[in-house]
Amino acid sequence: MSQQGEELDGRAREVLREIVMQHVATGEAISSRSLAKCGRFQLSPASLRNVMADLEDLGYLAQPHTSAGRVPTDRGYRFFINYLMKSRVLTQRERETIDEQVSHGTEIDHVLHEASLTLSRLADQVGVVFMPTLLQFAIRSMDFVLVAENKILSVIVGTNGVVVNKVVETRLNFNREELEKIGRFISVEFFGLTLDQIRRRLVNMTEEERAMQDEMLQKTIALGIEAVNDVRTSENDLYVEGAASILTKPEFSDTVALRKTFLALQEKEKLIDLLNSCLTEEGLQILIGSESDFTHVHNFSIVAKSYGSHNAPLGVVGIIGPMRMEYARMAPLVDYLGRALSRKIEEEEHG
Amino acid sequence: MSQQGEELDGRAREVLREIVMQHVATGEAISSRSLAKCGRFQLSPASLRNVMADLEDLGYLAQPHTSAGRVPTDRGYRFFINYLMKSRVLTQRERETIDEQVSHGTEIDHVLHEASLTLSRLADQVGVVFMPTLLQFAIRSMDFVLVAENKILSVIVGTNGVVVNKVVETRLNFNREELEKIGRFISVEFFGLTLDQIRRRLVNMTEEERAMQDEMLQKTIALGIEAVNDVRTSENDLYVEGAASILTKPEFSDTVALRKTFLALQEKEKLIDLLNSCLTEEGLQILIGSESDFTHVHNFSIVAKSYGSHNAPLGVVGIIGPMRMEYARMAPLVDYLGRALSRKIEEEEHG
DNA sequence: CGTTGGCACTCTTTTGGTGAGAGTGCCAGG
DNA sequence: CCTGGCACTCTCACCAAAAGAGTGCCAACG
Repeated sequence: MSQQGEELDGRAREVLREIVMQHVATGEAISSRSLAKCGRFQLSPASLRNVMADLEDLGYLAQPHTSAGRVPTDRGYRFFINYLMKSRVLTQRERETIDEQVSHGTEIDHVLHEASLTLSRLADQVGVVFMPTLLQFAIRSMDFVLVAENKILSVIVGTNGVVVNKVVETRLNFNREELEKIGRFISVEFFGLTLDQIRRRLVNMTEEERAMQDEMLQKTIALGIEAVNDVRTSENDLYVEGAASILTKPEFSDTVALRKTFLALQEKEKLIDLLNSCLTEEGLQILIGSESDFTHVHNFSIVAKSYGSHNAPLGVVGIIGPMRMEYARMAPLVDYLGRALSRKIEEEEHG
Repeated sequence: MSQQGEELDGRAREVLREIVMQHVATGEAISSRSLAKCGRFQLSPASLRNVMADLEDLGYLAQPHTSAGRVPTDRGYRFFINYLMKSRVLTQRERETIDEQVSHGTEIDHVLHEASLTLSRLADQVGVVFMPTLLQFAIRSMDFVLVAENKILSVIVGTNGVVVNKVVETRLNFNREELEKIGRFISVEFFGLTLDQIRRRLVNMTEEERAMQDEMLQKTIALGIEAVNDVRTSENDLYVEGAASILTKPEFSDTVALRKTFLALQEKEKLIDLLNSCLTEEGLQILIGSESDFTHVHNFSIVAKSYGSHNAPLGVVGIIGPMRMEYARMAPLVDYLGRALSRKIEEEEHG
């Protein structure tokens, strides 16, 4: 296959583009007649039929049935996105909505959740925001607050400004001074390490401690291990919002398809796998239908972008929708939101 | 209307009960023949038809069309629930599932969210859990943790064991000792007051402070006001889970009805209004179809119960589903979950 | 040689009609 | 008061016919 997708001459490219655009707009199969009517070609339906037949032979178009118009295939969409699409510029309002929403909150969880809602509304698709386990991120400090007898709130601040907290129950008794001392100790000792590394160190220290018989150290280790255990389990870190938007899409007017789709969106593990694979990628990613296992089975497409600070991606934000979606609008939307989130996070980090 | 619903004689009551039960089980209109076949009546279809015609005249039954069987009306369901229903005893498994889930977590937000999921799964309906603004609840203590320059995490513990935290950004500079002092001051001074009361007191103090020119007090007031402002906005306090369950209900096989229903479930304000009105009620509440504005429009029913500690309700837990639901099973489920949550919360409070 | 009008062909969708089935209401007789 | 019988109504499934949409191919044209 030629590198620039040059196996298509100019006219064929224009026809493919027009078909994709019309199909995205109407949701219906496109006939040679409606192409002729659009006025962009000085050709008769018969001539356009020839071009369309060629495009079908090359695998860019398909016919639902003999006497129907043509519909783009996965390959057709892929070609469109790679070579034909002109991304729409976001409207003032779209940009403002995103900026406003992102700059609004301070707690990252909340901001991300809102982001998925905003994205869903702007795109009129399902919005997803994924934030993988924090175990791989470095901490800046750790504090402990006595909440009740035997109940302690641990507050972990990441170097990227993320704040996580968790209530720890313990048999041991701590007073405020001890807690403060422990927090200071851990913050100094483990600055810059990931939760995972910290846990391992603490476990190692258990051994050493046996010899030393230092009560304070013992308490520190016990509390520390509890605090880093199970932080942010897989339940909390995937927001899927706006599922109702797919109800208005004609491709899901069939109840059976609808049901399957909804159940698929509930299978968070599969989704997490998919989004995880988007995590390391730099730019905007678009996966169409058969291009990944998950989207293949359910005939989705996904437009995704990772966000985070310079050195390390923190998570993925994206849109899930039917293959037939306005990629030219979705792409800049997701891209812009991803950048806005990244900017926000870097501000937190350095500010 | 007679108080005990005695306008119906024994036979009519039995017929109504049987019709409701069969209809709930099958989802179809019930004919005189299928009633005769069930064996509980020693009557011919023709006789049952007479009884059914009477029940229809009284508004307990309705016919979808002339040559169809009968279906219970709102009034029919209401009568069934008030006078005829025998609540099913929960299975061992159901009780275990609820107990386990409720006793599991420590953070109340998380527990409540899980509760809505559990309820949805057990009931195979939409589960809702509502927790209104915390402004009306009393605090036990308040702590502040320095998260970053100009960024402070406030931790508020309610007398009911609820832990809320919020990141506050401020122009003022605080060091750890100051924060601890402020926390201790507020905890002691405002113990048992509601956030709302605290805010008002702090605002009042602003005036007094002008005269005194005490820098520390000034900082305390500024930080305190920030901390109690906007705690738990209306966004976070309603969990609606298991919307996919309605996809399997035959009454929503029509795509249009489905769409309307989903959109209705997204209108959280309306739902919150409704649940708020359930908050003050003591026992289990069941609202059927036309009995409330919201359920009327969308032809829902709702089974709800408030939970909380002895003196004050904290929130509402419930099920939303089609009018045709197994009330005899839903009622004890919701009731049991509500009690379990209340027990949990009281434990936190006293433990 | 690319383009075009014409035409036969295919497949889907709509329409109308018919018959079976389900259920009721009512009546007359037990 | 109960019950069998019967006429009536409404729905649903099925089928056939017709309409509509679109293609493929061919022959003619510039």
